[in-house]
Amino acid sequence: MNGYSFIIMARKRTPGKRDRILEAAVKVFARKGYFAARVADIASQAGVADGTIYLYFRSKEDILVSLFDEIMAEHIEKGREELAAVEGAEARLRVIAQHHLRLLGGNRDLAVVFQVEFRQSTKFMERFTAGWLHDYLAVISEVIEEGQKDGTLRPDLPRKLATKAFFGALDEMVTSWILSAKEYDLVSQAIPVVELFLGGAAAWEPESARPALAAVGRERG
Amino acid sequence: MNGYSFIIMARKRTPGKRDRILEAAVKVFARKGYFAARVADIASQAGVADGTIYLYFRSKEDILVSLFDEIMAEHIEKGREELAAVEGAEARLRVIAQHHLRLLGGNRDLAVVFQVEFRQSTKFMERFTAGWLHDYLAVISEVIEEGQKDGTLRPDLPRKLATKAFFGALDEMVTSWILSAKEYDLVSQAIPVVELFLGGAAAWEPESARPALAAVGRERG
Amino acid sequence: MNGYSFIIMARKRTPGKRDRILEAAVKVFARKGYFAARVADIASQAGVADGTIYLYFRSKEDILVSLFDEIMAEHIEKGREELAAVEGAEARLRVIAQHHLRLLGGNRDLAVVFQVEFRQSTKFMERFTAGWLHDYLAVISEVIEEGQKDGTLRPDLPRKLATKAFFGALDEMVTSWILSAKEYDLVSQAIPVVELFLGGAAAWEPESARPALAAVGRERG
Amino acid sequence: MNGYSFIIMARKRTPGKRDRILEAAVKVFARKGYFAARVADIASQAGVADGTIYLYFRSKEDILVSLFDEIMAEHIEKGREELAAVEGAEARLRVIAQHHLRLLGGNRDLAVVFQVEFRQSTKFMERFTAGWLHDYLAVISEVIEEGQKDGTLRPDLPRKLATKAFFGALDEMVTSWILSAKEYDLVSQAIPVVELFLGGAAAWEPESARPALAAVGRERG
DNA sequence: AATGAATGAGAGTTCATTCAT
DNA sequence: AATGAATGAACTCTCATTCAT
Repeated sequence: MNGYSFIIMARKRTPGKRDRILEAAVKVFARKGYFAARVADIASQAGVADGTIYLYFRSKEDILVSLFDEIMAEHIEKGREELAAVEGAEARLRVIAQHHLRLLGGNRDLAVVFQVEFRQSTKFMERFTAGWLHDYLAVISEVIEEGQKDGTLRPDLPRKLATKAFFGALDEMVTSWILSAKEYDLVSQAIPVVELFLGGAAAWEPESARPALAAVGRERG
Repeated sequence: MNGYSFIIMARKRTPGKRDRILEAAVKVFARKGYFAARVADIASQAGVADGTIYLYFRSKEDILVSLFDEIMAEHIEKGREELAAVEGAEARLRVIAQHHLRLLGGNRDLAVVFQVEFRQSTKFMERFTAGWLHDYLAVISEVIEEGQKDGTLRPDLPRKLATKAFFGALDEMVTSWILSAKEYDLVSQAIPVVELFLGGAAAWEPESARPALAAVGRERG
Repeated sequence: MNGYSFIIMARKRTPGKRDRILEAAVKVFARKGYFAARVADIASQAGVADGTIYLYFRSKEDILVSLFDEIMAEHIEKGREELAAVEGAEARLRVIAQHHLRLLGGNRDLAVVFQVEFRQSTKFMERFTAGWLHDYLAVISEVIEEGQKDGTLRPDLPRKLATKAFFGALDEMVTSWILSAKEYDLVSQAIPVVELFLGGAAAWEPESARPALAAVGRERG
Repeated sequence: MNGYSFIIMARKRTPGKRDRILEAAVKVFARKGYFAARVADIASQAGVADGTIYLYFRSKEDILVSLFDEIMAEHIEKGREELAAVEGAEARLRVIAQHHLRLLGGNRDLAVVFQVEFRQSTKFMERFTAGWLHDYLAVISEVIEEGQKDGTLRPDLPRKLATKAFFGALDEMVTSWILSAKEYDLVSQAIPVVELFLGGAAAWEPESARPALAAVGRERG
């Protein structure tokens, strides 16, 4: 035994290696699609050996799910913080829209994974819905409810439907942006989307009453 | 009739077999997902031999694409007919929403294929966008333009954004319905979605002016 | 029943249809190779339906074997006739060489099938050797034996080896011709091949004795 | 040795595994034929998993081609060395013949692959001809030319035709040996083949002049 | 912790052959 | 006799995962 033997110890998990793998996975999934992406592609993009992936993730699917979970956890947490900083439904819807479009508009690969790759099977989708999407919609729904309580939003608004319509509009902005050949700023669509959601598309005759919204049956929402 | 008429014709390609395969594919894709679905599953669901599939389709992918193309072609054609039968942007948006939700709300498997399976890779998505989605959005956009011209819709509405918001709202109704454990009528959401789109979510003070919509930059959308 | 009903009777095997299929098979086998050739290719080249092939042949392999058998039978029969018309080993070897090169040199597709496709597995090769090739070599061997008896050919010639060398030389002329990009007359090589076989390649010193041929062990030959 | 040496190297590609696969392929191709041979047969013969084959070869075809290329490269290289060690066309032709028959006469499976399996389609044949066969014939041709220059071989010999006749004779010795049910020594045929090639088959009258060889037209040769 | 060679299950597709018409 | 739609066995190659080093 020489004096240096104490140096030799089990190497610790290199910090940051897990993140490098996740970053590599975003790139590879976005470019090739989840199914066509090979674990070996991700490994080589991350600069690690194939087997190393399995020291950090249980399976290829686990990479995708972890990716989603970790980004969503951070996104929702930060969103709640930002939300707490402003007052009123209108401002809060604006915060949500901007936050949503900023997250995805800032990284096209990530947006592709979120909009396309993650939705490739009901298996993932169900997990998505049961989990984060439910939380996400709950945040929107709370803001709408708050707006109805303080009189900012119409009391006759079918809340769940409005929540989905708002989310659906944002979601489509992102999908459309991804698939567009043109480069344009996604975040700048946040304000118009909120304004359209709030004010509606109809031309507005001051003297005429706006018709009441139809009641929606016991839908799931 | 000449004397040779008894020379029996060789068996003709069974009519309807192609459709049986497509129907089987909808079921199988919806239940297992496109990638997990095996061609053999579709064959057995359709009651034909594996090889028979390839008499009607070039590949597994061709089944999915044909499925989509054929249903969309019919859907859009019928939609245009219904649209021609009514007047005014409001009524027309209602027709579009009802038509959209009726198509998918009437067949959950088909809806799953359209909302989930068909969007599993940018490859399909691009085909989808470049093709039918573009046509579909064009129909909505024309109706909105028409509404702006006849004064029904706000002239300051960013048309492309509004088109996407409207489509996104409908799309989310369907996705949400698919993933819901509950059974509810999707078509009944058509009217409320249109009313929300037209009237907006904001409570409405007759005496106050509704704020102008923000201009959106040169975006593609 | 009308007066023409007597015309209607089971169609006879169209004469010549079998030959059309064989001709088609030569073309298709030569162009695509036996394994890559599809029965459907042969059928369409022959202008018949796939199933019709099986009225005339038991299997794809049967087509290849029949092709070979029928052409060889005719070739050998004609060869024997021509052989009977001339006298002497030298003349007869010339007849054989010309006959061989004329058969294959006149139809490149046929030559390809004979030189390449038919030899693609020991299964075919064994059939070939056990059958026609054996007969063919026997003819050559007889001519050589005859030449030795009448003093035209060297008595110390190892007969089997010489037979194979003669056949091998002709065979290589054909293979080489097939694979050549250039067009040239194959039959014109008959005379030089025979002369080389008879006279040898060595320069010849009248005063020196030509060395005796080494004895070859009990080979199969 | 430093303290890190215990960090064990990842397993290296087992040396010799590639060769084991090639040896297995020779056996399997020879026994079943190239097309009938399944990759799984080769794998199990080599004692590796199916997938392992594809770590060393791109495809089944690549196995056959590599087999051929590698053996021919070595064969031709060794042949050139042996050739350089002797003087004179006659001795050199003997070296070529012995070398040729020794290579194939020493391994019946290999001979089968070379004589039969490798020639199963014009695709392979063309590769064969364009490549190694061309080189091989060039070696023979050079020896013949040399013999003509130094007066050992007849100056009126059509060189290309003689080259092909010599190769064809050797080739037929091998094919015949493969297909023979009897076991006999192939190499012992080298000397007689060369002697026949040099001296010819005709009986020889000292007083009579040997006839001149006929000229051969512009053949490819 | 890291490696990457090895594994082997799995599936899309082809095509010789059959047989109802 | 002729057709050609239908069959289904067969096979190459891929790639997620394992594990000896």
